[in-house]
Amino acid sequence: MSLRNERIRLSAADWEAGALAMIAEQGVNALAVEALARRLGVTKGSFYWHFPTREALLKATLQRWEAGDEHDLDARIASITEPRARLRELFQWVAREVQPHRAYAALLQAMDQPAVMEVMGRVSQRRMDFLERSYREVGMAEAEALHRARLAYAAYVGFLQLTLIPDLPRLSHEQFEAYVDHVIATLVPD
Amino acid sequence: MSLRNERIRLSAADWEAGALAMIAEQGVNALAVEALARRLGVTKGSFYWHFPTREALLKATLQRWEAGDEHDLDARIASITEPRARLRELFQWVAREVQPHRAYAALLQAMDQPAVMEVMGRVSQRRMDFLERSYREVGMAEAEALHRARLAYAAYVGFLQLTLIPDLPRLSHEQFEAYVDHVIATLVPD
DNA sequence: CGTTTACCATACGCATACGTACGGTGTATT
DNA sequence: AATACACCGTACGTATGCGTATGGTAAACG
Repeated sequence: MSLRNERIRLSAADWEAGALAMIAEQGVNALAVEALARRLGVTKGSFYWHFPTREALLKATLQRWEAGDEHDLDARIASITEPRARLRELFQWVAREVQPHRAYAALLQAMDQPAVMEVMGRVSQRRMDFLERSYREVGMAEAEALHRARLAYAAYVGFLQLTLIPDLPRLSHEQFEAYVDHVIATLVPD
Repeated sequence: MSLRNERIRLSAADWEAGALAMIAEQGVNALAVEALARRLGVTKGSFYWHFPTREALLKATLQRWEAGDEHDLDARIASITEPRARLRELFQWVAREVQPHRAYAALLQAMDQPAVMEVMGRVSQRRMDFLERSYREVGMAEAEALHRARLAYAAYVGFLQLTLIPDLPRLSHEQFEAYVDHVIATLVPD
C-alpha cells in the first residue's frame, strides 16, 4: 500500500524531538505512544523498535532537554562576567524567548511523575545556585543572597504558570517590557 | 452481608469534601471515582446516585473550594485597613498555614483541564486585583502597582511549586521565617 | 543477486477507569 | 404494617492506552 509518498525512516532522536515538542505543546500527559506515532506519520510498531517502553522515551527526552537547557544557560548567561549585567540579561532572556520555556512550564505541571520530579530537582537546584552565586558577587551576604535567589526563581516559575492561564488578560508587548523592567528594578540591586 | 459495622450514608457534600482532600493530597489526576469510593467506604454505585459524571463532581468540588478560598481571604486579610500591615499579614498567612494552599498547588498542576483552568483564572485575577489595590493604597502609581502585584503573585505561585519538588533541600523553620521576612522587605514598601 | 538488517504495519492481549443497568436494604412516610 | 424513597452493591459494557507477537519491505551488505 504505502499511501505516503515520502518515505519516512525515523531514529530514536526523532522520537525524542517529537516527544519534547508534544510535551511543550500539550503537556506530559498528552505524550502517548500512538498519538506521537500519528504525529510522526508512522504507527507504534515503529516506536517499540526504538524504545522498550513509554517510560524510556520520557526519560531519554528529559535527559536531552536537561542537557540543552544547561548548555543554553552556560552559553548565554554564565559567560557574562559583570554580575549585575548577568542578572539583568538572565531576566530579559527568559522574557524575550518564550518558546524554550514552554517545556519547562509543562514539566512543572507533571511533578507527580517521578522521572520528571528527578530532573526538575536537579535543574531547579542548578538555576538557584547560579542565582545565588550571582547575588553574592554583587555583595550580598550569604543568607540574603540565598533568599533573594529563591525569591527570584519563584518569581520566574510563578510567571510561567500565570502565562498558562488563558483567562488572565494577556500582556501586550509594552506592558511586558515594563513588567520585566519592574522585576529587574525590584530584584536586582542598584 | 454488610461487613462494615458503622452504617455509612453519604451526601453529595461528603463526596465533594473527599474529592477536595484527594486533590490536595494526590493531585487532580488521582481523583478517580472508584478510588474515592473506596476511601469513603462505599462503591461507585453510590457515587452515580449523587453525581451524573466525574466531571460534575470536579466542578462542584472546585466551586466549593473557590467559595471557601474567597471567604478566607475576606475574613483574614481584607479586613485589615492599614495596607502595609495587610500585605505583611497576607505573606505571613500563606507562610504559616501550608495546608489550605496544598489544594491550590495541586490545581496549578492540572491547568490542562478546562474546568480547572476556568476556576484558576477567576481566583488568580481576584487575588491579583486585591494585591494591586493594596499596593495602590500605599501610594504606588497605577502601572507600578500592577507590576508589583503581578510579581508578588508570581512569587507566591512559584514558591508553592518549589515546595512540591522534594529533591530540593527543605527549609527549616528559622530559614523559612527568614525567607518570609526577606520577601516582605523586598516586595512591601517601607 | 541473495541475504541480512533496520524499520514499520497489523492484529491482538490486557489493564484501567468511566458510565449503565438493575437488584437490594434500611429508613421514612402514610 | 405496607409502601415509597434514598442510598448502595454488583455485574456488565465500552473506550483508551500500553505492550507483544509476527509478518512485511526497502536498503545495505557480502
